[in-house]
Amino acid sequence: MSTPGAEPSQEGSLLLDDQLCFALYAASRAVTARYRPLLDELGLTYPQYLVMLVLWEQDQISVRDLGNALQLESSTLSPLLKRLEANGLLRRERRAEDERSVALRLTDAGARLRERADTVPLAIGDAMGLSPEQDATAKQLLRLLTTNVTR
Amino acid sequence: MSTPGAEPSQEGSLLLDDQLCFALYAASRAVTARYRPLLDELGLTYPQYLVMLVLWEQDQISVRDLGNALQLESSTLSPLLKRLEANGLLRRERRAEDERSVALRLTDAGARLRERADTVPLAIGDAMGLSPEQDATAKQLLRLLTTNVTR
DNA sequence: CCCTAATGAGTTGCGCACGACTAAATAGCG
DNA sequence: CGCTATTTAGTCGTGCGCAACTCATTAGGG
Repeated sequence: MSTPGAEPSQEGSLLLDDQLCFALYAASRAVTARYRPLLDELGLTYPQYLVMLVLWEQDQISVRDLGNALQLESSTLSPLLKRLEANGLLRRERRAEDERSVALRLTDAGARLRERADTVPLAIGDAMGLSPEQDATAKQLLRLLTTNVTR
Repeated sequence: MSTPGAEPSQEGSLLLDDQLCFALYAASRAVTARYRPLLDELGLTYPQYLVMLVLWEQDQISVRDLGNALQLESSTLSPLLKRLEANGLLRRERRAEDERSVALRLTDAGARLRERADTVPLAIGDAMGLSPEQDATAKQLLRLLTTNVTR
Protein backbone atom coordinates (compact mmCIF):
# COMPACT_ATOMS: atom_id res chain seq x y z
CA MET A 1 0.00 0.00 0.00
CA SER A 2 1.62 3.23 1.17
CA THR A 3 5.31 3.74 1.84
CA PRO A 4 6.30 2.15 5.16
CA GLY A 5 7.33 4.71 7.75
CA ALA A 6 5.52 7.53 5.98
CA GLU A 7 2.58 7.59 8.39
CA PRO A 8 2.19 10.79 10.43
CA SER A 9 3.53 10.85 13.98
CA GLN A 10 0.84 10.84 16.62
CA GLU A 11 0.93 12.30 20.10
CA GLY A 12 -0.93 9.39 21.68
CA SER A 13 1.22 6.73 20.06
CA LEU A 14 3.31 4.21 21.97
CA LEU A 15 5.92 4.26 19.18
CA LEU A 16 9.26 5.48 20.48
CA ASP A 17 10.06 7.60 17.47
CA ASP A 18 6.73 9.43 17.63
CA GLN A 19 7.40 10.75 21.08
CA LEU A 20 8.69 14.21 21.83
CA CYS A 21 9.87 12.96 25.21
CA PHE A 22 12.37 10.62 23.56
CA ALA A 23 13.63 13.29 21.16
CA LEU A 24 14.19 15.47 24.21
CA TYR A 25 15.94 12.76 26.21
CA ALA A 26 18.19 11.81 23.28
CA ALA A 27 19.03 15.42 22.41
CA SER A 28 19.92 16.27 25.98
CA ARG A 29 22.33 13.35 26.28
CA ALA A 30 23.81 14.02 22.84
CA VAL A 31 24.51 17.67 23.71
CA THR A 32 26.05 16.72 27.04
CA ALA A 33 28.26 14.21 25.23
CA ARG A 34 29.34 16.95 22.84
CA TYR A 35 30.37 19.12 25.80
CA ARG A 36 32.36 16.34 27.44
CA PRO A 37 35.72 16.67 25.63
CA LEU A 38 35.64 20.48 25.96
CA LEU A 39 34.81 20.35 29.66
CA ASP A 40 37.38 17.61 30.29
CA GLU A 41 40.01 20.22 29.38
CA LEU A 42 38.62 22.41 32.17
CA GLY A 43 38.33 19.54 34.62
CA LEU A 44 34.55 20.00 34.86
CA THR A 45 31.52 17.79 34.34
CA TYR A 46 28.50 19.28 32.62
CA PRO A 47 26.49 19.95 35.81
CA GLN A 48 29.63 21.41 37.40
CA TYR A 49 29.98 23.68 34.37
CA LEU A 50 26.40 24.90 34.88
CA VAL A 51 27.20 25.69 38.52
CA MET A 52 30.28 27.64 37.44
CA LEU A 53 28.19 29.59 34.89
CA VAL A 54 25.91 30.72 37.72
CA LEU A 55 28.82 31.63 39.98
CA TRP A 56 30.60 33.60 37.24
CA GLU A 57 27.36 35.51 36.83
CA GLN A 58 26.75 36.03 40.54
CA ASP A 59 29.43 35.27 43.10
CA GLN A 60 28.59 34.53 46.75
CA ILE A 61 25.24 33.03 45.87
CA SER A 62 23.61 30.71 48.41
CA VAL A 63 23.09 27.00 47.81
CA ARG A 64 19.38 27.69 47.92
CA ASP A 65 19.48 30.32 45.15
CA LEU A 66 21.80 28.15 43.08
CA GLY A 67 19.28 25.34 43.38
CA ASN A 68 16.52 27.64 42.20
CA ALA A 69 18.58 28.78 39.22
CA LEU A 70 19.43 25.25 38.11
CA GLN A 71 16.29 23.56 39.41
CA LEU A 72 18.37 21.06 41.37
CA GLU A 73 17.90 19.70 44.88
CA SER A 74 20.41 20.19 47.68
CA SER A 75 20.86 16.42 47.62
CA THR A 76 22.32 16.81 44.14
CA LEU A 77 24.21 20.02 44.78
CA SER A 78 25.82 19.26 48.14
CA PRO A 79 28.12 16.48 46.91
CA LEU A 80 28.77 18.31 43.63
CA LEU A 81 29.78 21.49 45.48
CA LYS A 82 31.99 19.45 47.79
CA ARG A 83 33.85 18.16 44.72
CA LEU A 84 34.22 21.68 43.27
CA GLU A 85 35.58 22.81 46.63
CA ALA A 86 37.99 19.87 46.75
CA ASN A 87 39.16 20.88 43.26
CA GLY A 88 39.89 24.37 44.55
CA LEU A 89 37.33 26.28 42.50
CA LEU A 90 35.16 27.59 45.32
CA ARG A 91 34.77 27.83 49.08
CA ARG A 92 31.65 27.26 51.16
CA GLU A 93 31.07 29.50 54.15
CA ARG A 94 28.15 29.67 56.54
CA ARG A 95 26.48 33.06 56.48
CA ALA A 96 26.90 34.97 59.75
CA GLU A 97 23.46 36.59 59.49
CA ASP A 98 21.76 33.22 58.95
CA GLU A 99 23.63 30.15 60.06
CA ARG A 100 21.37 27.89 58.00
CA SER A 101 22.56 29.43 54.73
CA VAL A 102 25.84 28.62 52.97
CA ALA A 103 27.42 31.16 50.62
CA LEU A 104 29.52 29.97 47.67
CA ARG A 105 32.55 32.11 46.94
CA LEU A 106 34.80 31.63 43.91
CA THR A 107 38.49 31.15 44.58
CA ASP A 108 41.03 32.87 42.34
CA ALA A 109 41.36 29.62 40.39
CA GLY A 110 37.60 29.45 40.01
CA ALA A 111 37.43 33.02 38.74
CA ARG A 112 40.35 32.48 36.37
CA LEU A 113 38.70 29.40 34.87
CA ARG A 114 36.14 31.71 33.29
CA GLU A 115 38.65 32.91 30.73
CA ARG A 116 39.39 29.39 29.58
CA ALA A 117 35.64 28.66 29.43
CA ASP A 118 34.58 31.55 27.27
CA THR A 119 35.27 29.73 24.01
CA VAL A 120 32.95 26.88 25.01
CA PRO A 121 29.55 28.43 24.18
CA LEU A 122 30.61 29.38 20.67
CA ALA A 123 32.13 25.94 20.01
CA ILE A 124 28.92 24.27 21.15
CA GLY A 125 26.71 26.72 19.26
CA ASP A 126 28.73 25.89 16.18
CA ALA A 127 28.36 22.13 16.73
CA MET A 128 24.62 22.50 17.25
CA GLY A 129 24.38 23.93 13.77
CA LEU A 130 21.06 25.70 14.25
CA SER A 131 20.29 29.05 12.67
CA PRO A 132 19.69 31.93 15.10
CA GLU A 133 15.97 31.62 14.35
CA GLN A 134 15.97 27.87 15.00
CA ASP A 135 17.97 28.38 18.19
CA ALA A 136 15.50 31.00 19.40
CA THR A 137 12.49 28.84 18.48
CA ALA A 138 13.95 25.82 20.25
CA LYS A 139 14.70 27.80 23.43
CA GLN A 140 11.20 29.29 23.38
CA LEU A 141 9.47 25.92 22.91
CA LEU A 142 11.61 24.21 25.56
CA ARG A 143 10.86 26.94 28.09
CA LEU A 144 7.15 26.76 27.33
CA LEU A 145 7.31 22.99 27.71
CA THR A 146 9.17 23.25 31.01
CA THR A 147 6.69 25.78 32.35
CA ASN A 148 3.67 23.70 31.33
CA VAL A 149 5.06 20.44 32.62
CA THR A 150 6.00 21.84 36.03
CA ARG A 151 2.32 22.90 36.36
CA MET B 1 20.17 53.13 32.04
CA SER B 2 18.28 50.58 29.94
CA THR B 3 15.86 48.04 31.36
CA PRO B 4 17.80 45.24 33.06
CA GLY B 5 17.23 41.83 31.53
CA ALA B 6 15.89 43.25 28.28
CA GLU B 7 19.07 42.62 26.29
CA PRO B 8 18.81 40.02 23.52
CA SER B 9 20.02 36.49 24.22
CA GLN B 10 23.30 35.67 22.53
CA GLU B 11 24.62 32.32 21.42
CA GLY B 12 28.17 33.01 22.57
CA SER B 13 27.13 34.25 26.00
CA LEU B 14 28.20 32.68 29.27
CA LEU B 15 24.84 33.61 30.81
CA LEU B 16 22.93 30.52 31.89
CA ASP B 17 19.57 31.73 30.70
CA ASP B 18 20.89 32.51 27.22
CA GLN B 19 21.91 28.96 26.59
CA LEU B 20 19.90 26.45 24.63
CA CYS B 21 21.83 23.65 26.35
CA PHE B 22 20.38 24.63 29.73
CA ALA B 23 16.84 24.93 28.37
CA LEU B 24 17.28 21.43 27.00
CA TYR B 25 18.72 20.03 30.22
CA ALA B 26 15.99 21.60 32.34
CA ALA B 27 13.18 20.54 30.00
CA SER B 28 14.40 16.96 29.87
CA ARG B 29 14.47 16.66 33.66
CA ALA B 30 11.12 18.40 34.02
CA VAL B 31 9.46 16.01 31.56
CA THR B 32 10.98 12.99 33.27
CA ALA B 33 9.70 14.29 36.59
CA ARG B 34 6.25 14.62 35.08
CA TYR B 35 6.36 10.98 34.01
CA ARG B 36 7.44 9.76 37.43
CA PRO B 37 4.09 9.44 39.21
CA LEU B 38 2.50 7.80 36.15
CA LEU B 39 5.34 5.32 35.76
CA ASP B 40 5.44 4.61 39.49
CA GLU B 41 1.98 3.07 39.03
CA LEU B 42 3.49 0.71 36.45
CA GLY B 43 6.55 0.00 38.56
CA LEU B 44 8.85 1.47 35.90
CA THR B 45 11.49 4.16 35.79
CA TYR B 46 11.64 6.43 32.76
CA PRO B 47 14.52 4.62 31.00
CA GLN B 48 12.81 1.30 31.77
CA TYR B 49 9.64 2.68 30.17
CA LEU B 50 11.62 3.54 27.03
CA VAL B 51 12.95 -0.02 26.89
CA MET B 52 9.42 -1.37 27.22
CA LEU B 53 8.24 0.92 24.40
CA VAL B 54 10.84 -0.64 22.12
CA LEU B 55 9.95 -4.17 23.18
CA TRP B 56 6.23 -3.61 22.71
CA GLU B 57 7.08 -2.43 19.21
CA GLN B 58 9.47 -5.28 18.42
CA ASP B 59 9.72 -8.30 20.69
CA GLN B 60 12.84 -10.50 20.77
CA ILE B 61 15.13 -7.62 19.88
CA SER B 62 18.82 -7.99 20.74
CA VAL B 63 20.57 -5.88 23.38
CA ARG B 64 22.64 -4.43 20.55
CA ASP B 65 19.62 -3.27 18.52
CA LEU B 66 17.95 -1.94 21.66
CA GLY B 67 21.08 0.08 22.35
CA ASN B 68 20.98 1.50 18.85
CA ALA B 69 17.32 2.43 19.19
CA LEU B 70 17.81 4.23 22.51
CA GLN B 71 21.40 5.34 21.94
CA LEU B 72 22.48 3.73 25.19
CA GLU B 73 25.58 1.67 25.98
CA SER B 74 25.47 -1.94 27.12
CA SER B 75 26.99 -0.74 30.37
CA THR B 76 23.76 1.19 30.96
CA LEU B 77 21.40 -1.43 29.57
CA SER B 78 22.79 -4.58 31.15
CA PRO B 79 21.94 -3.68 34.76
CA LEU B 80 18.65 -2.07 33.71
CA LEU B 81 17.60 -5.22 31.81
CA LYS B 82 18.60 -7.33 34.77
CA ARG B 83 16.19 -5.32 36.92
CA LEU B 84 13.38 -5.67 34.36
CA GLU B 85 14.03 -9.43 34.30
CA ALA B 86 14.02 -9.57 38.11
CA ASN B 87 10.66 -7.76 38.02
CA GLY B 88 9.30 -10.45 35.70
CA LEU B 89 8.73 -8.29 32.63
CA LEU B 90 11.18 -9.96 30.25
CA ARG B 91 13.59 -12.86 29.85
CA ARG B 92 17.10 -12.77 28.39
CA GLU B 93 18.19 -15.71 26.27
CA ARG B 94 21.40 -16.26 24.36
CA ARG B 95 20.76 -16.68 20.63
CA ALA B 96 21.56 -20.19 19.41
CA GLU B 97 22.75 -18.93 16.02
CA ASP B 98 25.13 -16.40 17.63
CA GLU B 99 26.10 -17.02 21.22
CA ARG B 100 27.40 -13.47 21.59
CA SER B 101 23.93 -12.03 21.13
CA VAL B 102 21.19 -11.91 23.77
CA ALA B 103 17.54 -11.77 22.72
CA LEU B 104 15.01 -9.98 24.94
CA ARG B 105 11.62 -11.69 25.09
CA LEU B 106 8.60 -10.19 26.83
CA THR B 107 6.92 -12.32 29.48
CA ASP B 108 3.13 -12.41 29.66
CA ALA B 109 3.30 -9.83 32.44
CA GLY B 110 5.52 -7.63 30.28
CA ALA B 111 3.12 -7.88 27.34
CA ARG B 112 0.10 -7.21 29.55
CA LEU B 113 1.71 -4.08 30.99
CA ARG B 114 1.25 -2.46 27.58
CA GLU B 115 -2.48 -2.09 28.16
CA ARG B 116 -1.94 -0.23 31.40
CA ALA B 117 0.66 1.97 29.69
CA ASP B 118 -1.39 3.13 26.75
CA THR B 119 -2.92 6.05 28.62
CA VAL B 120 0.52 7.45 29.45
CA PRO B 121 1.39 9.17 26.15
CA LEU B 122 -1.88 11.10 26.04
CA ALA B 123 -1.56 12.16 29.68
CA ILE B 124 1.95 13.43 29.04
CA GLY B 125 0.99 15.08 25.75
CA ASP B 126 -1.75 16.85 27.64
CA ALA B 127 0.63 18.01 30.39
CA MET B 128 3.11 19.27 27.82
CA GLY B 129 0.43 21.60 26.52
CA LEU B 130 1.97 22.17 23.09
CA SER B 131 -0.14 22.53 19.97
CA PRO B 132 0.35 19.80 17.33
CA GLU B 133 2.36 22.29 15.30
CA GLN B 134 4.58 23.21 18.26
CA ASP B 135 5.04 19.54 19.10
CA ALA B 136 6.06 18.78 15.51
CA THR B 137 8.42 21.76 15.37
CA ALA B 138 10.04 20.79 18.66
CA LYS B 139 10.57 17.18 17.56
CA GLN B 140 12.02 18.33 14.25
CA LEU B 141 14.44 20.80 15.85
CA LEU B 142 15.54 18.32 18.53
CA ARG B 143 16.24 15.66 15.91
CA LEU B 144 18.19 18.12 13.78
CA LEU B 145 20.14 19.16 16.86
CA THR B 146 20.86 15.55 17.80
CA THR B 147 22.02 14.73 14.29
CA ASN B 148 24.29 17.77 14.07
CA VAL B 149 25.78 17.30 17.50
CA THR B 150 26.60 13.63 16.99
CA ARG B 151 28.53 14.70 13.86
C1' DC C 1 9.08 34.79 75.57
C1' DC C 2 8.19 30.21 74.35
C1' DC C 3 7.40 26.77 71.24
C1' DT C 4 6.00 24.90 67.16
C1' DA C 5 6.36 25.33 62.18
C1' DA C 6 9.32 26.46 58.44
C1' DT C 7 13.56 26.71 56.19
C1' DG C 8 18.36 25.48 54.53
C1' DA C 9 21.86 22.24 53.94
C1' DG C 10 23.24 17.79 54.24
C1' DT C 11 23.14 12.28 54.22
C1' DT C 12 21.61 7.89 52.44
C1' DG C 13 19.91 4.67 49.07
C1' DC C 14 18.90 3.58 44.43
C1' DG C 15 18.94 3.87 39.50
C1' DC C 16 20.80 5.71 35.56
C1' DA C 17 24.81 7.19 32.12
C1' DC C 18 29.18 6.52 30.48
C1' DG C 19 34.29 5.53 30.05
C1' DA C 20 37.51 1.88 30.55
C1' DC C 21 37.93 -2.56 30.68
C1' DT C 22 37.08 -7.95 30.26
C1' DA C 23 35.60 -12.38 28.33
C1' DA C 24 33.52 -15.12 25.04
C1' DA C 25 32.22 -15.94 20.40
C1' DT C 26 32.36 -15.13 15.55
C1' DA C 27 34.15 -13.19 11.14
C1' DG C 28 37.25 -13.17 7.78
C1' DC C 29 41.86 -13.01 5.84
C1' DG C 30 46.23 -15.42 4.48
C1' DC D 1 42.46 -24.40 8.36
C1' DG D 2 44.44 -21.35 11.70
C1' DC D 3 44.79 -17.01 13.80
C1' DT D 4 43.97 -12.41 14.56
C1' DA D 5 40.60 -8.65 14.58
C1' DT D 6 36.02 -7.53 15.52
C1' DT D 7 31.71 -7.93 17.74
C1' DT D 8 28.60 -8.52 21.74
C1' DA D 9 27.39 -8.39 26.40
C1' DG D 10 28.87 -7.65 30.68
C1' DT D 11 31.52 -5.59 35.10
C1' DC D 12 33.47 -1.77 37.64
C1' DG D 13 34.15 2.96 39.14
C1' DT D 14 32.53 7.71 39.25
C1' DG D 15 29.24 11.31 39.13
C1' DC D 16 24.77 12.87 38.76
C1' DG D 17 19.48 13.22 40.10
C1' DC D 18 15.98 12.59 43.23
C1' DA D 19 13.00 10.79 47.15
C1' DA D 20 13.05 10.27 51.97
C1' DC D 21 15.05 11.54 55.76
C1' DT D 22 17.94 14.17 59.55
C1' DC D 23 19.76 18.14 61.98
C1' DA D 24 20.45 22.85 63.06
C1' DT D 25 18.64 27.33 62.80
C1' DT D 26 15.29 30.86 62.29
C1' DA D 27 10.50 32.79 61.92
C1' DG D 28 6.30 33.89 63.77
C1' DG D 29 1.98 33.22 66.31
C1' DG D 30 -0.16 32.88 71.05
